[in-house]
Amino acid sequence: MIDIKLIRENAELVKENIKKKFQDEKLALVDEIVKLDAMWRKEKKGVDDLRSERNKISENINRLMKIKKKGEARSLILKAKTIPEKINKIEIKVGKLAEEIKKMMLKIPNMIDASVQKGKDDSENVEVGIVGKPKTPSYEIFNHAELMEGMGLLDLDSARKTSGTGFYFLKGDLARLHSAVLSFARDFMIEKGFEYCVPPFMIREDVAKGVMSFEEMNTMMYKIEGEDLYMIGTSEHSMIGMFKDRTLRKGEVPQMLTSYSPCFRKERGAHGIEEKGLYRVHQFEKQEMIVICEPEESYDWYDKMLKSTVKFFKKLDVPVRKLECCSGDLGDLKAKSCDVEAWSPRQKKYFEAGSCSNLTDAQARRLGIKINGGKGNYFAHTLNNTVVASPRTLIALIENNQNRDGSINIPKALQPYMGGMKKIGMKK
RNA sequence: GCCCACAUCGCAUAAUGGUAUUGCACUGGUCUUGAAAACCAGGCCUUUUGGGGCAUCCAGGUUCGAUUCCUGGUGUGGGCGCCA
Repeated sequence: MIDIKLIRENAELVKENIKKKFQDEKLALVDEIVKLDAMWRKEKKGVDDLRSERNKISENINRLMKIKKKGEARSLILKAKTIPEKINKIEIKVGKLAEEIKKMMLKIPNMIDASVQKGKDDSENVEVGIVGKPKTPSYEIFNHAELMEGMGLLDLDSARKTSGTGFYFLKGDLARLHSAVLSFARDFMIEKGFEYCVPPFMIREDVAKGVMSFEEMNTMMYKIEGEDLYMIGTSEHSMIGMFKDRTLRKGEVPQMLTSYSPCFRKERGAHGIEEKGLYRVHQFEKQEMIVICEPEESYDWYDKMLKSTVKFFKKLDVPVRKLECCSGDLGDLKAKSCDVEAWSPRQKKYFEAGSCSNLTDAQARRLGIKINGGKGNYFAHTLNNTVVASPRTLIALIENNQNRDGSINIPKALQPYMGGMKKIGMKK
């Protein structure tokens, strides 16, 4: 959500931002908000004036009662009796207007950063750097799912039986590798000074609405039947929610937290859920990082966070590229975002492995996350970034570290988490 | 699942129908070479910048007026039950 004052003072700027995102259908919303907002302010003034009048009379009644002039008080009470009804009438109007305005405001996208490239959709995202050398071995790289099923380390058939497509059983060394990746990611972030957290894996609706856009909620979130609870799509949801309605003191920012959680996603409307394998699944596990900071520091944090993930993948011997989201592909709450993509030597292209975003004050406004300033409080900025998500990262490991015989080299960094093991399996 | 109690600015606390008190902390400002002390200020909305309104967990109700009374909900603590 953006500041309504921005629309009052500079509606054109907000419209330009909407155009950059190719959401022209929302332009009319801005005009509508301007109109309703003017009406709301006028009505609110009316109600406030009535209240003011009532309060003054009430105070007089109080004074008269104290000096026992009951007769005079009684006549004032009669006079005051007529006011609440008038207040009520206008109040209903004011409430309705405010609600309508808020509903519309939630649809207005966050102001994107000046550095974000204008573009219509993901085909226009911008490559901003490659780290590591993408390998293309002369021998055939096996598909991760077939290879692992062949080794008895992955069971998709049974998972289809218990839970359906998009689920999996990881087994033996592959399951262990999955845990190793996450454990290494956890320690990697702790070393960088982040505080490790394990958050609730379910959240209430008000929190969900605060951290994500309506669209996301619809396409991503599983709801628990009969309860006010949703399964989280990422620990970012509960971790940012943790700060709901909190005013942080200067000494409490920046908040640098790294969290582990399973992530649940419906992936409604997404391609590839039918694709065999671990790429797009309904349930995965992720080590995440979030930062809540002073507004003027959020882009520094954005850079730092992005660097962390890139460095992490370097330690896994997986080449990556950074792909900046263009304006049209950017989520409505995000001011800037960059995907970290891992190299696939089999498909000879990069695939999404993580995503770093600066949401500026969009989530903070929805949730009421503020910083205590000297004169008035102000909204904090929130950021989130993937350290690593598994099993998707396992695909990268299986492909990039695959030997001619189908065995997988375990990166040095992960070996301590695998009981010193240096290699996984041989193809049968 | 049942019963009881409680919910006031970061912490603590007062007002029991008369317009939210006090202390500590924190932040900003004044003063200062600098700091401490002292003093002033502190949330949200609106404003013609004088003000005005709102805010005691949430939503309603009674009232001229609700922190206080009533109804419903949420949360927290404790007791019982259930499960491990």
